[in-house]
Amino acid sequence: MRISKDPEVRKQEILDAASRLFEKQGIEKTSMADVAKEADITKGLVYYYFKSKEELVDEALKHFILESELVLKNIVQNRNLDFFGKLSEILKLYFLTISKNLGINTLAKSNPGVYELVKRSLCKSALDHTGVLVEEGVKSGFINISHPEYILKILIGGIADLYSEGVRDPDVFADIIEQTLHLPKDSLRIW
Amino acid sequence: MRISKDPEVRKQEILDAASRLFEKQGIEKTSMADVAKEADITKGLVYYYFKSKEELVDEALKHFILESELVLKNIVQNRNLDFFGKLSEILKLYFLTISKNLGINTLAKSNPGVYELVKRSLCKSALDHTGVLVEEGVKSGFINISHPEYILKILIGGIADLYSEGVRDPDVFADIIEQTLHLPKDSLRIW
Amino acid sequence: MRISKDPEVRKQEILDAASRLFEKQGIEKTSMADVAKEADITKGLVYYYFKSKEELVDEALKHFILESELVLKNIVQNRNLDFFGKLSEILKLYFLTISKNLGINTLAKSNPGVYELVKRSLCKSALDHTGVLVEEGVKSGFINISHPEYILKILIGGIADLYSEGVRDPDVFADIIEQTLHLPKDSLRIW
Amino acid sequence: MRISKDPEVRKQEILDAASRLFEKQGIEKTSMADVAKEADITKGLVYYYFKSKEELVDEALKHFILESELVLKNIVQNRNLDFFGKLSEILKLYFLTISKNLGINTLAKSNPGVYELVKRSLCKSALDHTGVLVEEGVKSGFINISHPEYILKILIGGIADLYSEGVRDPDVFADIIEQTLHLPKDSLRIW
DNA sequence: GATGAATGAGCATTCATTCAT
DNA sequence: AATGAATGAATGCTCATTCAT
Repeated sequence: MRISKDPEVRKQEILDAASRLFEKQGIEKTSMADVAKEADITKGLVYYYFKSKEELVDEALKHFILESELVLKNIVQNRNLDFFGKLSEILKLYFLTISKNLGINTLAKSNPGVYELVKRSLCKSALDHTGVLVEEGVKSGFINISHPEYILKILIGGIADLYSEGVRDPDVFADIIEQTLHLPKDSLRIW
Repeated sequence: MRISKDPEVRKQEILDAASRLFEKQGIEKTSMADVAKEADITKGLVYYYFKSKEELVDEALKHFILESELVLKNIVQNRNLDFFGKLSEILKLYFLTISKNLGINTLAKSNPGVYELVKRSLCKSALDHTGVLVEEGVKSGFINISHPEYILKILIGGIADLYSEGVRDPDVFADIIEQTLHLPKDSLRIW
Repeated sequence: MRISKDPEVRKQEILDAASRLFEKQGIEKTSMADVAKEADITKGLVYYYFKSKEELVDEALKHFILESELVLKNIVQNRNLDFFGKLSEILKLYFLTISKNLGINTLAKSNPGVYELVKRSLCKSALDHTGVLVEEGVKSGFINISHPEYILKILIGGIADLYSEGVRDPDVFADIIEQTLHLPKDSLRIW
Repeated sequence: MRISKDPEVRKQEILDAASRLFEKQGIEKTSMADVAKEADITKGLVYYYFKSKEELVDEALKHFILESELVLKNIVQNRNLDFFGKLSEILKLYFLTISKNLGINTLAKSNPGVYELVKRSLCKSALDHTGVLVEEGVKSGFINISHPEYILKILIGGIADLYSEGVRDPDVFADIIEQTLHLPKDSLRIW
């Protein structure tokens, strides 16, 4: 049966279907036929909206970032939060996104690649925003170490890895961040 | 034309050819036919030495780690090195291996998966050995932070990532490690 | 050049092509590529209609039986035929099917397996229907031997074998059946 | 390690190994490598003795017959046995061979072909010898039916089938043979 | 006689992509 | 916009066979 939909809606449905499958089975192991079936349409239509699998993959991965982009921006620009408050908020959001996107499945040995791609997107986004914040922190003297941008990068990526390996205690993470960035104990309130 | 070779040699050639291709194009995108062609033999012979692609992949990846395993052990047990000396040596070796195995190519967007797999192997090996050392460091009071094992993990993985993104200055790395583990400035001599 | 056909038709064409080849070369020696070529389509399309070779084989073999299933049922239930009439009709149909499906080719030494499979299908179907009839014959006293079901089984299979080895005279078959089932001479009229 | 053996012995060993595997897994599913491994030699040596798989298959199948050929000949020519005695002896031998060669495995759906080939060999041999006997029986008036050779053929084949389907009672078989050949009740003593 | 490394053709199956309707 | 039949290239894998030693 032929169901016409608003192009925007259709495209979004396909993107969602693809994202779901990529996360569950990995990108390479997800075929265009799989995507079509998941979206309950035909392969032909997938190709009507995306001219190749590569394009579909690219657009689907973009999503992982864009979702939180807006929220992040708001946090950083929020004048009601001080440095530690902002950092806490960003990390909170970061954890939320991680826990949503880096589930056990994504990590399976049979599924390398997606984890990495997703993580890379996630981290890039997180870094862009914390980066600004850290700069601020350095200027205002809250952060007092050399190469803070690198350390931050390491932290952001490492935290994602730790999380995906099962470490879930927020206090542990707060503790780690405070120590590595040489922040006062208990300055971060992640949960 | 038929060229017979010593099985050891042949097997190594195949392993080398495979590693080369895995690094260049990624594991999934490297077919057994590709490997055969690269090794200048027939597919059949590849299967004569490795009974499946999975086995070939496993053995090829093993290489990235095993090479340094022995050396690492020696460092840790070396009574002529103090704590900082040992940590320096291990990190030196770690960098060497990274710089040999995690080149720019490995990171190519078209090549997720290998980087991650190799990195995971590498880090696991590094962690096993530094882990023991850090424990030692904690006991003897050189290291004085909470969750040192997680921080070390984050460091080890993050350093590989930083390197693969182009950061190559040894002083930067030494600096980062000293700060995050709260070690005295200039206690590590990586180069 | 791209020729689209009604799926029903296409599927039947593939089934026909496959049956032809199975009969000529045997199942194991017929590749999916052979089938595609015989049907003048691509391998991919064969898989579009049958999800594996096994499924194709199964469906192709089904054909040998199902064709006559309906007719057989009608014969057995036909009130206008007496016991000998029915048996004669069933055997007639059986011969027809045999002569259509168990040609000389099927028996070729290079082709074991198909003959047996087809024969097994054929015999099973014939047995199901003659079985009921024979039971009837036993009850009404037309058949008066011990182990009639085994003898019938032997007969049904044996007849197929004899036929496939070149014996074609209907009188011979009628004679054999009459004697082994201990029926009155000339009670069966096969042709 | 290199073990030289008498060529005759070696060839026989290979033949035995092959027969074992053909019976267990079917001909098509037995590779030359399997045969070599089962015979504990290398593939090359199999090819030294048999120039192709086809030749190996042919010779292996011949075996199923030859084994009993000699015994059969002796029975038929034994002047101490009367007609029924000889027929009984032959059938006894036939059952023995069947029970040895047509086991459950041979019948497996995944293994059509071997069963048929073996059965065909077996039956041919049985027929050759019972044929002579039946001719004798006809001449001396013990057998009094038309087409006895065809009926015998059907019987011989059918009995093998019944056996392989699980019917094992010797009395049943004796009964069937007596009835179909119109021999006096209890004239055959198979066991 | 015997070994086992090497070949090459073939096989079932998958999948991204195209295109007539 | 949407369908789904059709394509064709690739993929992992098997195996009979050869041949230098």
